[in-house]
This record gives sequence, C-alpha cells and structure tokens, in this order.
Amino acid sequence: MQDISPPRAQTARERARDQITAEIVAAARIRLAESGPADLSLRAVARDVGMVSSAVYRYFASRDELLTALLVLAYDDLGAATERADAAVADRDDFQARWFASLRGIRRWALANPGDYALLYGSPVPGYAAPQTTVEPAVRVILVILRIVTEGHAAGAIVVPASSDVGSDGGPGDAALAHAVGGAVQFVRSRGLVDGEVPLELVVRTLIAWTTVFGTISFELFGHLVGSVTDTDAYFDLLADRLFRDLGFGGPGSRDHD
Amino acid sequence: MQDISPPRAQTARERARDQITAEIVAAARIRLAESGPADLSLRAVARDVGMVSSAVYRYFASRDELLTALLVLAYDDLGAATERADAAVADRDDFQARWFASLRGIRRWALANPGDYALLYGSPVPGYAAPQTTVEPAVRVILVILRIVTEGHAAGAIVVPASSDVGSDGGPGDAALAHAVGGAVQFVRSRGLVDGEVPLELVVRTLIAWTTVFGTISFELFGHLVGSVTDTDAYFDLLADRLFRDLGFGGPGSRDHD
DNA sequence: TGTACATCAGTGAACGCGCGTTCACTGATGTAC
DNA sequence: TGTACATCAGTGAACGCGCGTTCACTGATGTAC
Repeated sequence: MQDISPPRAQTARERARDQITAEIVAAARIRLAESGPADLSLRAVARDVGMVSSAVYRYFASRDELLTALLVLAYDDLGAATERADAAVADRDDFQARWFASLRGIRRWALANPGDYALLYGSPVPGYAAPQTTVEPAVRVILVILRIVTEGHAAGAIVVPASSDVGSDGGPGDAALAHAVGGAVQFVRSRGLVDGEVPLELVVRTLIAWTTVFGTISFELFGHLVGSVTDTDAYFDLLADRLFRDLGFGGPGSRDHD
Repeated sequence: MQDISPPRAQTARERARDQITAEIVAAARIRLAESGPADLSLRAVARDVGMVSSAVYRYFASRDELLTALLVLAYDDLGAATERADAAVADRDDFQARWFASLRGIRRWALANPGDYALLYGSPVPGYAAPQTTVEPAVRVILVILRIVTEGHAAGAIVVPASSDVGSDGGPGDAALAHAVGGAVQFVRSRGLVDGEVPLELVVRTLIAWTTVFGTISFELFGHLVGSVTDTDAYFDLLADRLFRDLGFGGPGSRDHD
C-alpha cells in the first residue's frame, strides 16, 4: 500500500492468486443473490469455487473481509455502469439525455443485480461496519449525477430560484439550510465540481433527487410498489422527468405554469 | 375465523395464552433490533421469554409464522403511531400541520424502532414471503397520508395543474400516466377516499412524496446520508415542506416564482 | 544449470457452537355428567 | 359439589445440520547461492 510498486511482470503464483481471489468474490456475489448478506456462508462459497472451506482463509482473513470485498466490488460495478451510461451520450450538452441515461442505468443495474443492490442500499448487516475503503467506490454513482447537474448549471441550462426565495414564507433561511446540508456542500467543493460559490439550492435539490431515485428503486425491488404502480418502467421515467424539471432544467416556468 | 364469536369471558387459559403470545412477539421484536430478521433465532427468543425452545411451538407453528406476527405488529404499530400523530392536530383543516405531524411521526417511529423499520422497509428476508394477512396493516400508514391529501383536495386547499399540462411538452399523456399508476388510482377509489373522479395528478404526486419520505428515512437509517446531511432533523423538515408544496398545498405560485 | 531452502496454496480433520424442529412425557386447567 | 376424562402448556432429550475458524500436514512454486 505505501510503496507504489512498478508494474513488473507478475509471477505465475501472483496471477493465480489474483484470479482465484476474483473467483471467490464472484461466487460470493452469486450466493448473495439468494441468501442475503447476513447469512452469506463462507463454506458455501468455498464449495462453489471447488475448494475446502479453510482454503478461503488464504485469501480472506475472515468472513467480514469477504463482505468488504463484495461491497467494494458492487459499488464499483454500479459506479462503472452509471458512468458508462452517462458517457454513452455523445452530446455532452444534452443534459436531459445524460440524466435519463444515468438514472435508467442505475435502475437497470439494480434490477439486474438485486442481491448486490440489497447489500448496498438495503438493511445494514448486523454486527458489520463497512470500513473506510468502501467510501470511495460508494461515491462514484453519486458523482455521475452531481456532474450532470453542476455541468448543466455551469452551462446555463439550469434556472434555479435563490434558496432564500424558497424559504421566504416560513421555511428555513439560507443559514439553516446551509447547515443542514453542510456535508454535501463541502463534498461538492472538495471534489472541485463547481467554480466559485456552490449553489446551495441546487445541492439541496440534487440531494433530494438522489434520495428519491434510490427510494423508488428500493420500493420497487422490495415490493412496496406492488398494487400501486402498474407499469414500473413508465413510472420511473416519469419520475426521472419530474426530478429533472425540479432541478431547474428545461427552462423557467416549464412546470407549475397555471 | 368464519364465525364472529360473541365477546364472552375468556377463560384463564385463554387469557394466559394471549398474554404469552404477546410476550413472545415482544421478545422477538427486541431481538430484531440487533439481529436482523434473517437470523432471528427462535431459540434465543424462547430463552428471553424464559421457556424452552420447543414450547414456542405451542404458539407459532414455525419461525416464519413468528416473522409474520412481527410484521403485522410492526406495521400496525407504525400505522397507529402515524394515525395518532395526525389525530393530534385539533384543527382538521390545518393540512400543513397534519402533514408535518404525520411525516414526523413516521420518522420518529422509524428512529425509535430501527429493527422494525428494517424489517418492513429494508431488504426482504430471503426465502420468506409475507402472506396476505400483512397487507391491511401495511396500508394503514399510507392511508393517513392519502387522507390528508384527498381531504385537502376536497376542501379546496390544493391547486394542482391538470396532468395533461404537465405532460404537454414531451412527457407521457394522461392515458400512459393512468396506466402507470393504475393500481394506486384503483386503491384510492376502492377505499372511498375521493368523491367522483380521482385526480390523477394528485395520486402521482402523493405516490412520489410517499416514496421520497421512506427513501429519505431509509437513507438516514442505513447510513447513506452520513457526510452529506449534517442536520437530519432540519433536512427532514425541509423535505416535508417541499413535498407539501409540490402537492399543490400553499396556494398557486408559492414556489418556483422567479 | 543445479541444489537447498523458504514461501505459499490447498487439504482434511477437528473444535465448539447454535440452529429449527420432533417427540414422548408430565402436570395443570377446563368440561361433562 | 364431586368425579372421570379431555385438552392443553411446558419440559427435556434428541435429531441432523451447517456454520466460522484453527491447525498440523503435504506438495508445488519461487528464490538464493
């Protein structure tokens, strides 16, 4: 970790180790789809890979370490899928297309990998605390969304009322607002997503949109929309559209014009 | 089940049975807070109650049946807490107060009962399918929200643009919208929440608000807001306020006026 | 190129554990006459 | 009110199971000289 080793050729042993490590994680991931993270069995995974259970300990010091590897893999996979979806839009100024592509990409990944999704966004595993290593992979998917918004803002494609306007009639003022989402503002600044002042109102709205997207996907995947939403594809697109407008995309007055 | 027994006096045995059944479920509920539903141990619950594990089978035919009882209890508890929160607002026409009280009630319950919340709204338990019995209790909390909205609508406190306006520039038309959320519309109608035509646009917005509320609570409880939202109380209130306005409460143009 | 030694992957047996569920039983509570 | 029988709650032993983790081992791969 502390020395950046030059990319010298791997020995056969090293290559084999990497490969088998990947095989174990892959097998665990498949197990996850039908077992849930809490009762993911290290022995079952070993069996799937075709080795004796104790052999897994050459690769992972404990079950928790395996879980961490899974978490990182899943976050990275979701992040990469979302980045790909966004990158597939040729016209980088077509923010609507990028927005839809990314959000649909997230949902598609979730539907294709429900076990992973539950690991990442479902109930936390009791007795397991994710280490710091998982933070950076976790952030990738959010960054895609944030970039679309901040780039759209920089390009002048977003019209957002000043947050003081919004809060003028009884809502919290700017100071309270800034405090409530202080972490997010700090995050946007530290990642260099914005030149100059961070638009507070935009951060709040993105935060809400982000939560709504994952809330909706969770509801769909965990069965809470059964009986209410008949066409989940259409509903998600509808939601994506509204969130896009709520962010201030699409010009002023394009919604709520009565 | 099929005969409505008259409320004749219970025998000592019957009263004892009801009481001990409740004790078992209560013990299981406490266990749930730190174990997760998947590895809820029937033996551990029996130990907590002070009986031998096999004795539990006099009350529940299997672990799954215990889980179902827990599900019903938790849904009912959440539903009752929300109903109480709403009912505590004396002025039934103060829809804003009712909205805030109910939403805060939901969140307060979730924070106070994180194990129950995870059972209801977290990852589904692998290998367990909730029976039909749980549907009605599950619906209680939604009904509170829906009633505030429909009563507000009936009282003329809501101004909502026709959904065709919203979809006029590229979005889905009324027919597609109606199909997407057909179940919800049917639900509102079947519960007699609305006189005459069900306002489609309002149903959609309530659906989205509902999802956003639970999405936010899940994010908070499952740790996804750490680092972004610094003051979760303030953030939730802020969200509740915005959802309230998005529903059309608060008069026309009270938001997005630029 | 060859030999001696160190490193490492994988084995198989064993540990102690807790689990869900079954079953024959005991003794207390309830019911019929 | 009293007796005979049925119902039911709770016991304790047992079942077969799978789990995470440890440990001494074997044999193959890599390294130093």
